Amino acid sequence: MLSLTEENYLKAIYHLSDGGTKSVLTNEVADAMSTKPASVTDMVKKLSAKKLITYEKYYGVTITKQGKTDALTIIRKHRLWETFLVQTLNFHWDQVHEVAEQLEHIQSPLLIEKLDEFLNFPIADPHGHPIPDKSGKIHTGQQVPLCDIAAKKTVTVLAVNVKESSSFLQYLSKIGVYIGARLAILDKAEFDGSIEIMIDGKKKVFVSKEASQNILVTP
Amino acid sequence: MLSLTEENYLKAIYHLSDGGTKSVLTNEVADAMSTKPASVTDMVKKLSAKKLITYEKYYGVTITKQGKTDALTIIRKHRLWETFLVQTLNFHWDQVHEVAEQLEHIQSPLLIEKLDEFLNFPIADPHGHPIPDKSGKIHTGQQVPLCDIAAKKTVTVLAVNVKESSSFLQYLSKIGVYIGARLAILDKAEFDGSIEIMIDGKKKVFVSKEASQNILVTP
DNA sequence: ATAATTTTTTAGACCAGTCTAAACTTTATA
DNA sequence: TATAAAGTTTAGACTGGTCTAAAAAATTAT
Ligand SMILES: [Mn+2]
Ligand SMILES: [Mn+2]
Ligand SMILES: [Mn+2]
Ligand SMILES: [Mn+2]
Repeated sequence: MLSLTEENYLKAIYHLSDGGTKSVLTNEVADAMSTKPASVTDMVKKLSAKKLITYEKYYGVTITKQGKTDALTIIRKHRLWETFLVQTLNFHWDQVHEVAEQLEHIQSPLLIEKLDEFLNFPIADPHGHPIPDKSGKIHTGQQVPLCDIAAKKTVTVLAVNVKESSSFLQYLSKIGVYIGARLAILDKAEFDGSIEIMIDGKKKVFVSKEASQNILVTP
Repeated sequence: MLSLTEENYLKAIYHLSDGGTKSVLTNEVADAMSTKPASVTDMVKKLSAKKLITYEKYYGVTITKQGKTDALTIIRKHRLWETFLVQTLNFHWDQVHEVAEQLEHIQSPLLIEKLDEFLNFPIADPHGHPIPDKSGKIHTGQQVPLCDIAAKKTVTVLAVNVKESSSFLQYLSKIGVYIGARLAILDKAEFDGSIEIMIDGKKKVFVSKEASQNILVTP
């Protein structure tokens, strides 16, 4: 049984390690968690005592098999709750993250099973992020940033990179981009990387390179 | 902003004081919270510093106007979540309390408003307990224990007294008692207070005095 | 290769919440 | 009304999570 704080650290380490594929440094965790390095050192000792990560002094931490499993359970809960909030309670996609940060810590396997069933076993959350299934498996198709798509091609929006800022999501809603939208790349400006796109064959807009890097689409 | 622990103490004090109508002793709180009296003394000092209760050394605590409001908000959330779990996710009424104990602490006024709306503004939870409205108002009709009903009368089940034990709820389900059931009192045994009842005109069962004291019905 | 800089860890402190043991106040009993 | 019993508070300690300041290790620059 993990404390709320331990769960949050473990999840942060999972994300920072790209799903357990690379090791993570103390300062990275401190940044991500908005705590001080000294606090991270204390916590990684605890998590490593619980065999959820391996900790090598001065060289950072690596997530273990068990740690990955536990992290995926938390992520699964987070994304199922976000899906519930949008699909069932009609939240906007920029309103759900904070609440899901709380809901993800509710301890009740039965609740998550029933929620999953009620939502009809969704495979992606409102931001297009994959929802791990009960066994922790993630099935994602290929996703590429919009900035990498050649001119004249038409693609479908699969997901958005959303760190902490809901303002990016609000911006996307405003210009008409949503998960599932069809985007035709009309023109690409070489000098600043900005792109002109047509959304659903109806609306023509410009997006900056910054934005197009964070919109993930079909290859 | 109250901590999870402060919320739990405040709710316990509200319930022990019968909705703020009487004062509550240290040991009663300690019993209800499964903590030691010394811990209660510490906490009531904190809650009284926050003006949620008034604390008179050696004579117990009384809940304030603000304390009542805050307690009712928590109770509202608890009961809305229990309603959600039963109505929407098909939990049994004996499975919801523990989960609602966690969910009641989620901080998001918007979530509660939307949940309330989604559930169509229910006025009672799965155990028949009234759900305070957004302003904290409770509207309950008159409820009397089944043991006080005269023989030959027929009544409707309005609520059940459920402390911590889900076993009483399981027992009620087993014999066929539920919120809304019609009970005809066939016979009352004077010597032990047990009652013979007919449920929905179909099933004849005996219930002990103990049980009949905890089934609340129309007068 | 040594020095300067950055990163990380340790040491010691603090807060919230809990406990036990001892002191104190109130209530019950004789 | 004095004494015993019960209830309550205080004092001091502990855990989990956090911090700052100082020490130690690793990295980078000279
Ligand atoms: Mn999120
Ligand atoms: Mn979290
Ligand atoms: Mn309950
Ligand atoms: Mn609670």
